[in-house]
Amino acid sequence: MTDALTRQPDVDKIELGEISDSLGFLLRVAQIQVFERFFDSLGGHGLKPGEFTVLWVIGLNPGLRQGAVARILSIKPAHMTKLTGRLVDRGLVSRATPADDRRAVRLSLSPEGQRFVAANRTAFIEHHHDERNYLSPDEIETLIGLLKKLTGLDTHASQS
Amino acid sequence: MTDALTRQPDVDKIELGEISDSLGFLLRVAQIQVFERFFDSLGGHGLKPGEFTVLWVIGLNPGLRQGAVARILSIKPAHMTKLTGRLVDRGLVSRATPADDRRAVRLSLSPEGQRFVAANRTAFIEHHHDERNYLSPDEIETLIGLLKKLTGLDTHASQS
DNA sequence: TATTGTTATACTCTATAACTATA
DNA sequence: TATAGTTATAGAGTATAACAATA
Repeated sequence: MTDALTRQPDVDKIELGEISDSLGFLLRVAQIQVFERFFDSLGGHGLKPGEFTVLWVIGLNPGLRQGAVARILSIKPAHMTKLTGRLVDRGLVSRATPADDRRAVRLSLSPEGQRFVAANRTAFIEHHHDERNYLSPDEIETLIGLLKKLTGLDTHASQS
Repeated sequence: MTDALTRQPDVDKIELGEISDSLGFLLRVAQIQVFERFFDSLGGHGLKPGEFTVLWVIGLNPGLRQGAVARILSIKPAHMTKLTGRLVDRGLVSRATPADDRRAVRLSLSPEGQRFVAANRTAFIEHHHDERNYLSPDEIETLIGLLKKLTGLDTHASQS
């Protein structure tokens, strides 16, 4: 990392053209960067963003069905089974079979899971506040608002 | 898909809380949705968004080093080798070893690759214009501008 | 018959380390 | 010694399909 300009001139000369106006491309790059910072703060615990998100949703909705978690987080059922298994193995989540529908699996946080979520809440929710942040607080607010609108999550939130 | 409200009541009752203000979470959901639409329009060709992005960058920067493409797109070198191999196998990309540095691999589009990119340019760049779009053109412009700023890509663009 | 979740398979992508051939 | 790519391995995540248990 001596001098990027003389060592890797190609990178700075790359022409991206219209692709840098592509929503898909920008979302991909932004997500990679934001997740990178997330790993720096939470990564020591060996938990992936997706796994923490599942913990979070379960924490807010104790006893939620596994399939419901999978649907709202766009996780495939087959993968959800493995992901849940990992969280159970780590002692963060517990499974239960309800009497009214014994096909279902209801998930809730173990005491350790609750402690974990509480302890890392700030790192997860506000991991966009750091030195590499090019946006002002107002701009971040606007960005978050637009993303919620884009994804339709503002509708979800306002009706709950 | 008979009646979501009576069939899957859980989904609409799920409490997301502060997580819906998390930039990382919103970026993840937004990316999944946007890529889903991309697949609908381009998916028939069996090409992944990442692969098309590589084609696009190579098309705009013929003879670019494989490592440079990997760096700017945050693709790991090991994976880049396989990804390039796939594109070469499909006849879309050609590799060349420059005489001045025989360790390097320079990439360019084959005639077929050029045709492919040209034919699917619109679907890729503007795949956010469809019926599921909750944002106005102005809002999309703002969103794209903020994402470029967030990722630092506006700096890249303005200096090229 | 339809639904919930699991198992199995295959492939994409990430993460690392060891390796080659060049420089 | 360092760099550009490759190979190999392991795990995460996606995509499907087949399956068991239950409704």
